[in-house]
Amino acid sequence: MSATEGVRARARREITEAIKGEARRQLAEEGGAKLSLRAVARELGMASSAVYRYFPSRDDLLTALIIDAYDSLGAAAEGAESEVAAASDATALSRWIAVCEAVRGWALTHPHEYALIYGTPVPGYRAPRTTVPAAARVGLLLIGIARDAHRGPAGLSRTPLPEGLRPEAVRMTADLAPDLPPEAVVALVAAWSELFGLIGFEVFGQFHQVVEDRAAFFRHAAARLAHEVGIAFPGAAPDA
Amino acid sequence: MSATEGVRARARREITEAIKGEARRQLAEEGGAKLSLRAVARELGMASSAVYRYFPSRDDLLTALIIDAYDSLGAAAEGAESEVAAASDATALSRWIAVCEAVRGWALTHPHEYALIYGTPVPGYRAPRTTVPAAARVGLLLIGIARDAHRGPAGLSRTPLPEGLRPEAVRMTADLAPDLPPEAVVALVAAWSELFGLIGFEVFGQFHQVVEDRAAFFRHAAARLAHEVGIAFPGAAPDA
DNA sequence: CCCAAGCGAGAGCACCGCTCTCATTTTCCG
DNA sequence: CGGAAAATGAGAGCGGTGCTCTCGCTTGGG
Repeated sequence: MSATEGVRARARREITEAIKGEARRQLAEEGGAKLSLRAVARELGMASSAVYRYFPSRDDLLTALIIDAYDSLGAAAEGAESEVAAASDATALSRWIAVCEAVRGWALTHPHEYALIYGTPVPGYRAPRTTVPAAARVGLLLIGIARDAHRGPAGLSRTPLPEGLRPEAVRMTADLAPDLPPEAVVALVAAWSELFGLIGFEVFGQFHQVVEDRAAFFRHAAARLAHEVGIAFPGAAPDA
Repeated sequence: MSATEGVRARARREITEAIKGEARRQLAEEGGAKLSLRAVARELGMASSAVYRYFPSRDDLLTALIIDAYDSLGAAAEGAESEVAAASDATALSRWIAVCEAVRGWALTHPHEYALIYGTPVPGYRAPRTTVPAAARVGLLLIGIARDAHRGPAGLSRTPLPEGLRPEAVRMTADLAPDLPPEAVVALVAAWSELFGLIGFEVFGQFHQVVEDRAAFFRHAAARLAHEVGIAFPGAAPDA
């Protein structure tokens, strides 16, 4: 463990990163389905077999890109949230909407990477344990905002739960946010998945010739999701 | 144009159907990404080149399967709706939930076909005009239920629209359901996409270790979506 | 210093989508 | 009815893919 950390170790990190970089480039151009290990190697001027020293298979390369994408999305969301939170007039609602719009913005900017993480799972079924922390970042952000709103004067969701859902709601609450009321946790998880329904439909073109002013539509829908969770500021309209 | 419609025309229809059937089989086993024209041909005992007489390319085969999937889903939803609607105690809410649960049930039964139509678009970007009518069936069903609720005594969504969204809301209303209030149309489109957010997260495993009693959770979420659209029956709880 | 481990390159396997040619069969029309 | 035209199937072949294996070269640790 010398100061240089070894010439080879350094080279390995750099080449690994170069492969991912080139793969990301091809991903952005053609989409995950067309990503070719050989093409990446060709572009990097190395034999295709050499790439296998760094990624055991094409799917492992994809998995690495998936983790990076989750992290990139998470960072974008967290950055937007903390920026809004720093403002003096920050509210739980404004922070919620900031996160939603950051996720949407990232998805529209990186559609193929979005497809990789929230579209069809690439092979049969794959979600290596390693992706879990990165994947959870957006969800945790939303939970945090709900928690702050819950601590505030306005409280949270009031929609009562049906009897049949109560045990599950209690279980989910214990797992995700023990300090929140079960009604809010259920609403939060629903809003979380619904958020990606809105974004997915936009990214995958389902809103084509249905919704035109998608930014305004999304902002409204995001505000309504916040309202569903019970995030609102005392006595004001649901939108900005 | 004899009574038999020609031996060849009949054979063509049958072989086309056989190819789609075998392709659907492989789709269910391995997913759309791995669907191989050669494998289909091999399984059917014909030369791979012969398949091209029926489908000009692999993507065209996929497109045919996509249209069939949309139709299969649409039929399932319509069947469930009309069955519930025939009951004497049918309400707009019960019909709404029936459609939502039918879509969910179909998606869970046909995950790969669901992925084909609501997951990542398979090639670069593809949505031939021919898929539009089939794709619209579920949306039209939901609009129809909202319309009936609107005609009923309870009315529909009351959430006011922000100023910025009003022009778009009016435009959407003119396109989709001129007889409904714009507030309801906006809520309807949002609920439509959010519905597929819920289902997509479940089918693609995002609820893994988050939601366990997914049927109960979904039923509740679907009821809340109905409530958001303004579909409810006079003076009752939001759930069944 | 020397040997094991890491690494790159090349050849090769089996598969893929797709094209082209050629023989056979069915259909249509004079 | 018979011959031209169209539809169909088989086979070979092209360029591409993921992946494996072997062979030399380089690097690093004992």
